[in-house]
This record gives sequence, C-alpha cells and structure tokens, in this order.
Amino acid sequence: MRSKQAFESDEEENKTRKAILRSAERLFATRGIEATTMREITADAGTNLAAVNYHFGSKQELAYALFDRLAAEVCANRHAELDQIERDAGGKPVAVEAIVRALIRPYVEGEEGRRLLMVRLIQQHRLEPTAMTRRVSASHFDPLAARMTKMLRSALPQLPARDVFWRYHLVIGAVMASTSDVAPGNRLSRISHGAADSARRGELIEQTVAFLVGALQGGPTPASGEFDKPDKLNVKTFKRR
Amino acid sequence: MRSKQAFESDEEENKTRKAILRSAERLFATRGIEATTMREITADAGTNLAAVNYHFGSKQELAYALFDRLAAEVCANRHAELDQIERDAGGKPVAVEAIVRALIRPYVEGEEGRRLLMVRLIQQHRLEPTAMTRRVSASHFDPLAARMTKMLRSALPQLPARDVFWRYHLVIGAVMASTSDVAPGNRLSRISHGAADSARRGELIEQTVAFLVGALQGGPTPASGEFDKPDKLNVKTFKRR
DNA sequence: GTCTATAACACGATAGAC
DNA sequence: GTCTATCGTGTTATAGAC
Repeated sequence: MRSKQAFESDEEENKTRKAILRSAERLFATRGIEATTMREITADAGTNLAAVNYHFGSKQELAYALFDRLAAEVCANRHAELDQIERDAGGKPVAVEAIVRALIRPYVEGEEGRRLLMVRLIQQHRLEPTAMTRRVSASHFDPLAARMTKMLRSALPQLPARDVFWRYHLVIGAVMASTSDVAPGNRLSRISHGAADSARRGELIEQTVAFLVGALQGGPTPASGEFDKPDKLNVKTFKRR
Repeated sequence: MRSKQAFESDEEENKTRKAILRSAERLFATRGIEATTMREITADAGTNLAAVNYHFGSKQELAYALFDRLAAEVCANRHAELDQIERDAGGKPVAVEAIVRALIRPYVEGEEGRRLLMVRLIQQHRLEPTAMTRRVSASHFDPLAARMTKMLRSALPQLPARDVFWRYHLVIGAVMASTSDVAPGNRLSRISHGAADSARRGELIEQTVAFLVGALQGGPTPASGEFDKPDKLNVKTFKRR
C-alpha cells in the first residue's frame, strides 16, 4: 500500500504526512525522541493521533523517516563539496585536509537541534540496527563512505586499504563526538576550565580538522600478525574489583 | 533518607537493592534499557515491582546507579594502568602510546554487553545531561580526564594546553565509536567489504592506538584568530535542498 | 525502615465507523 | 484517508503490612 511507505518520493506527498514530519522534527530536535509523545506531535500538526500510525506505522518509524530526510540532506551537501574540491584539484589527488573539511562543514553548518537529532539517530542505529536504519545507512552513508575512502586512498597511497577504512570509521566517531557536546556547561569546556569550548564553531572546526588530519596522515598501523590473541597484548592486565 | 540515595557506599547495601542492580545490569546489557521493563527486572530479582521505585526512584535512576558502578570500575582500571606506566617511566614523561593504551584497554577488555551499556549511558549523558549523570561524570570521568590531560601535556610539550584538551575530548569520541560498532554485520566490515572488522579485538586495539597516536602527535592547531566568524571559513558554502 | 499490593495514570497502538 | 473510541501495557504513587 502506497501510503504506508516511509521512504517514498517527496513529490506526491500527503499534506497530513508533511505536517506530521514537520512537527515531529521540531519536537524531536528540541525535546528528544522519547520525551516527545505522539499526542504532542499530532496536536502540533493539527491532525489526529491515529494519523501517525497510519502514515508511518509507529513512532519509531516516524523517527526513521526523519532520519532518512536528514541523512539525505547532509550527504547531498557533502557530495556537493566533494564535487567542488575535485574540480579544484583538476584530476590530481585531493588533499586530506580538504576531504576532512567536506565531511565536517555540512555537519556543523546545519541548525543545532537537527544535528543533535541526527546524531541521536545515528547512535541508535549503531547500538541497535533495524531494517529501516540499515536502509538509511545503505542508501546515504555507505555511498558517501565509498567515495570518501576512495579519495583518501588516493591522498594516502602509502596506507594499506584496511588502515584507510579503519581511520575513516574512527574519523566519523570523532566528528559525532565533537559535534554532540554542545549543551551549556559542556564537557570540553569543563575539563579545560574554559580554555577550550566546542560551542565556538570556528574553534570546533579547526581543532577537529587538525586532529583528523594528524590521525589520517600517521604512518601505517603496525600489523602484529597476532590479532585476536588476547595474551599478545603489549601491556599486562590489571585485576578488576 | 538513606535508602533513597542511589550512590551510597557498597558496604551496608541492602539485599533487595543488590538483587535489583544485578538483574537490571544483566537485562539492560543484553536487551537494552528501553526494551527492558521494570516488571522483568523485579521478576528476575525476585522482588516486587514497587521496590525499584522505593530504592532508586525510577527506572532511569536505576540505570544511572548502574552507570555509577560501571564508570567507577573502568576508571579504576585505567588509573591502575596509569600508575603502572608511570612507575615504569620512573619520573620521565610517559609516551603518548602508553597513555592511549591505558585508555583503551580497560574499555575493550570488559564484557561486551556491559561495555555497550556504558557507551549507551555515556551517550545519553552527552545528549541530555541530568543531575545524576553529571554527578557520575564529575566523580569518575573528570578526575581521569584531569590526570590524562596532564600526562599528555608532559608527553606533548610543544602543544598548547587548549589543543591537548581538544584532542583528549576527540580521542574519547573515537574510542566510544570504535567500541560501539560491534553488532554482527557492523558498519566497518561492511564499508570495507570485510577488509577491516571491529569485532576482531586485537585489530581494534592496534588500529585505534595508531589512529589516536597520530592525531595526538600532529602539530599544533593553527590559530585562525578569526574564530566564530562564520564567513571566515576556508571553503565556500553550498546550497541545501 | 523495608517492602508489598494495588490503583491511577499515560503511553503507543489498533479496530472499525465514516 | 481521517477520526473516535478503546485496548493492552508500562510507569508511578500510595496506603499500609511486616
């Protein structure tokens, strides 16, 4: 049934459906997903409680429909920036720093509530993947990952492919962490006694870029050849209480 | 009232309370917090539904009591490992790599379900800090952060203090990301077509260590002097849809 | 002080009339 | 496609037993 599909094209989208998406995005972003009730959403959207279930199936699937929209938008912006730097490079490998900036900027630029909503949805997906979140990841993030890792391999020819994949993966984690610690009295400003502050956007970008460029440009990871042998670890273990 | 306190000492701890904590930790770790009902917890603990409310106040506060225990344990292990490497260094600055290993190993070593529970609780705290999560962070993670950033400043004398705080912060984010992507069919093995896999523990440790050492040892972050002027960003912006 | 039984409440979901 | 009414379930509050 057409109307039950959460990921259909925007074109012939239903009015009620649109209103729900709009209200849900605003409320989820400001109060969090769990703290927002379907009754609040439907009241705000000027529709009936049952409409959410009819159009999306459940509250969680409504959240994932938003995930799809947010992911599509940020990935489109990243692709556009990658297109631009590839044009600027004119066939030569693109610099690592430019790639990193293309990853961070479209993320940091957006409105904060929406970004935090997306971070929360990504984390939900990482901790408990579902069919729908896998679909979002596969259709938006995975193609971007393929493109970026390919570009990074050209920029870092001395690194084995495996190291590049690992570092891309860790880069994403650091970006999410750096951009999700923005609440007043955030941790970074607390542990640094105000010397550093992730609420200052320019500082956030430059520090994150420098960190990631250093991480990516480090030498190849030493292959121990003894992976998965716990006793081969370099440091001896300590008892737990 | 004594019995209402969630963070009292273990010593004179109540039997029912202990049973609830034990059952909740196991159920939260295997099924997730939200998916676990208070009826399941109390049934497993062999007590009454209302006992949770009596001892902890709410389901969420029960989760935070577990957060306190888990954070205390992992931080104690990290401090023990830092003690060891400081003894080994005999007064000289400790190598960056040793510090990084002391951060990662106690984390990766523990049982997976408990680690994922802690990751989830940390993420909850980052996204929506509450009085109780702030208390956990302040009593366990902040002292560790103070010690580790101090050691890193000795190991990296050329770096301004601000850069060290920033990098420590980003390090934590990357560690959490690398250790929370362990579900079967995890993202890393998918985007790398099996070349990399965070489920292989030794690989996870060595790749993460190399990444973080590179990131920490990079040169100082260029100070733009133009922080917080959006238009000063180096790359021009792209339209959003 | 510790815990139980139970009731009140709010939530997401759904069946079925329109 | 929309709406009302209602269901089942999970959380919270409270009175009072031990």
